[in-house]
Amino acid sequence: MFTKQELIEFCDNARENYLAHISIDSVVFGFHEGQLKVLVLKMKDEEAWYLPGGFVLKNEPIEKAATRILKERTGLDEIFLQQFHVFGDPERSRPHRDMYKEMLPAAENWFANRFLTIGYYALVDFMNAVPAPDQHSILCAWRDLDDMPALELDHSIILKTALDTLRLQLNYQPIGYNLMPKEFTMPELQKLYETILGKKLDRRNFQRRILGFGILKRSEQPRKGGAHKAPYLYSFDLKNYQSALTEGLQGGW
Amino acid sequence: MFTKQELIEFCDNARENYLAHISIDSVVFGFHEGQLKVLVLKMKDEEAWYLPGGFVLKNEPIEKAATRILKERTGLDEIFLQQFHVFGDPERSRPHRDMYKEMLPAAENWFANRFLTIGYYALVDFMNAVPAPDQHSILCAWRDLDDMPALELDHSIILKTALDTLRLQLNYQPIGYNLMPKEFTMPELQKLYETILGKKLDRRNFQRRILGFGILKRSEQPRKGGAHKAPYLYSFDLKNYQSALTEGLQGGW
DNA sequence: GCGGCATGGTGTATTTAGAACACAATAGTA
DNA sequence: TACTATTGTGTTCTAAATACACCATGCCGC
Repeated sequence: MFTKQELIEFCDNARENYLAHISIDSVVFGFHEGQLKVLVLKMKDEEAWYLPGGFVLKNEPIEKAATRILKERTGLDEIFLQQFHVFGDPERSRPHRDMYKEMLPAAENWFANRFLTIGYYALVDFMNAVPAPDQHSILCAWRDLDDMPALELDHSIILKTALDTLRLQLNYQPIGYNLMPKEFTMPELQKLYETILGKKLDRRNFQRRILGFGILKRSEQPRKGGAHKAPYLYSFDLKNYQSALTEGLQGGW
Repeated sequence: MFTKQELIEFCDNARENYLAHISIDSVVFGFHEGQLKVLVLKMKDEEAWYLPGGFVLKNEPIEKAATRILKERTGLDEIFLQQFHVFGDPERSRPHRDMYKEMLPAAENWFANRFLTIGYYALVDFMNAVPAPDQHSILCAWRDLDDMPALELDHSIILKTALDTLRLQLNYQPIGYNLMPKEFTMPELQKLYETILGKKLDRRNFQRRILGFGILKRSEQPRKGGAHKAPYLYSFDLKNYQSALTEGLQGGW
């Protein structure tokens, strides 16, 4: 919660710099220890959780805005970002619109505005991301997908829509480059797919299919040290990966 | 082109009723005589073609806005509408932003604003649509997809993106209910698919696959009158069609 | 140091879906 | 009545997806 003084400053600043009525909210997926993670923020002074979001500068492309916001939240630059839906119900931000209505008249109150939010989902390297809270929040942290807190506004719907889109995307786009470390083993990559899809896949068939895409390079040296048989290490073949991204993998008709 | 007086009236009205910075542009597909058609508008006093579009009322859900705009342009109510992308480059509407800049200072000039546009595509029944021009245009008409005029702003990109999305959608959603008349023959439906995809399909395999979806009902009576063998008439089984829409058709993993 | 066991690599049958293709039925036409 | 264009239906062939089996490796406990 803002004090009145803080609120006035924030609103003045926002009105001057940001596009009215538009916000961006991002579902940031990470992957660690066999768990799909989502980045969430916790508000100051409230038991309220949000997806990371922000506003669009008056002269900024929306992709840039989404990138900038995530850079601030994660420290990461080269992020896989995908716009997936605009949420445009006039009542979707009602709680925010009413929040400060006693404190500041609507004309000056940035939050009293209706906001459409553009949903992006991001796939990021969990190990290199450094979650950083924003101005409104006290905590920015990863949560397991199957242990999410209740989210404010329509953010739970945004998360669900993002996940549905990601699962669909899996069918015709390669995914993993942004979620896996540089080198990884086949079982590790399989675990990522299983986690996103929420179901087990056959080890051998997975391997054949993913290798069939031609987007993986196998290293000479297997990973040593761990117990059991030493698995091969793989990395993505960037050139083929990129062309698979643009051209798609398979497809119906 | 507006006169100054018209412009002032339009801007006053727009500022009062519409959400700033947001517009909606729709790619309306129809199907007739084996041709995929797209609805376009031609401006008054200019050789300039646009996709149908409009603005969002201050308290209106964006889906409603898209529906309202298309109702005005086509007279149709129950339209299949699908949001597919937001176009948010700050320069995308530059020509409009500069158009009236001599006539009215930016603060009062609605067109001087930057606009994000939410892209929708629509599938409509060609025979029942009655194209009607809007306030700015002199003509609203169907054009063959392969005979499109150059479109203003980024509307050609919007059209291309819509078409790509539609083709992708074809793989996991049934399409046709909104584009075909109540009853139709199998070759007619196949022609629709071929036209959207831009390639020939095998008659027999198409039939098997589409019937396999279980979304068609075959009428008792074949179509009479035409030359050659009388084809069966089909109609969509709405119940199954709807569930196929929500649940998807097939899918990879 | 040797067998147990967990893990990872590779191969092979079986089933299913997709592509290619052939033939029969119908209705108008020469 | 033969011919032709069109539609309906079935069959074969091939590729992909699925299911399952076996071998290799490296640590562990004894």
